[in-house]
Amino acid sequence: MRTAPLAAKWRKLAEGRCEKKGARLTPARLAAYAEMLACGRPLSAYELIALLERRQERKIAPLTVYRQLDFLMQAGLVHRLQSTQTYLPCDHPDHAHESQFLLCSSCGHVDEVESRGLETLLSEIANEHGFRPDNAVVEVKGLCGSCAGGEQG
Amino acid sequence: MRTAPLAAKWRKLAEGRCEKKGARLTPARLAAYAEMLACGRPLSAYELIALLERRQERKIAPLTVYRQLDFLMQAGLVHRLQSTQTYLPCDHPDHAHESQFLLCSSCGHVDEVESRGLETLLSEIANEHGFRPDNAVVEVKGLCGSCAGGEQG
DNA sequence: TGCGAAAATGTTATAACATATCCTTCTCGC
DNA sequence: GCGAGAAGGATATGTTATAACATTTTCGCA
Repeated sequence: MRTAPLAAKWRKLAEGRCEKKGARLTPARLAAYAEMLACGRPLSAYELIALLERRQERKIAPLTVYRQLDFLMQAGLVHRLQSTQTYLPCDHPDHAHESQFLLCSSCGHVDEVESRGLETLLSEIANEHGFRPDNAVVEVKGLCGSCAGGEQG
Repeated sequence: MRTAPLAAKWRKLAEGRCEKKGARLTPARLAAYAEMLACGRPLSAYELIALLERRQERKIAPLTVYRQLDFLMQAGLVHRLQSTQTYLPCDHPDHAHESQFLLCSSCGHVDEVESRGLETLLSEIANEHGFRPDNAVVEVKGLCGSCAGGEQG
């Protein structure tokens, strides 16, 4: 299967993750992952379909790609951005974690950050309300350094 | 126009908000707001359409309701939950604020909370990354007190 | 009161995102 | 190779959201 270039680092990561879970990293799944990494920005499911169709020179049904995305998310290799309904390869995939995202409204760049302090604070807030948290969506919109640079205010 | 019952408190709030902005609180907009308050849980846009159609005994186009939702969100009377693509009347509408949400996966209840500490921390995190934040989506999934009660772990 | 501008609403169509159902193919242990 | 279960494919449909354009309502103002 024709696949986007994929650095050994990411391939090994994906293989390791899947092996640990007894999950099968098939060529189609790897191809989807490689395409997302090659793109370098969040993709909608339908953008990913288009890229894969171009690369593989054939039609791909939405469901196929949604299944691949689900698989990659289960494996912790991909995140879904709720506020834009797009998907992004995980940028800190060397350990299990919750992530937070900084989304630039201007250039579309997304920075994946990680803050134990924030996770702790969210837990405390939940506890104060008698709520047992499972997972938290944290997505901050604004301007990234490059896009904000030069402006004031 | 036939409208869901609407406590004076909410009506006055909505009128005040709109007056302050020079925005027109039309019967249709008020009807949408009243319907959401009467329902007591987050609604998808299409659920809201169905409720309004039933109440008013006529067809309503999606765009009509989306426009009303946009208006109510601009006015700070309604929030959109990004992670479920639903809409919820604001529960602390007496002042401008960012909100955070606790969504119960079991019963669907949503608790709107407010934490200055969290907002501050998010700003700090953004600053550390040279990011200028505009607004933050914070939605925590888990179990509310009632649904978690009685279980352990 | 009637006119014009701007806001709001209505109509129709379509785009974008996601899942259901059912069937075929592939993989892997035996 | 054979059977069980996972993965993938085909077709259809459900759900969420917007585009383009016409009509109606509101409201200041002469």
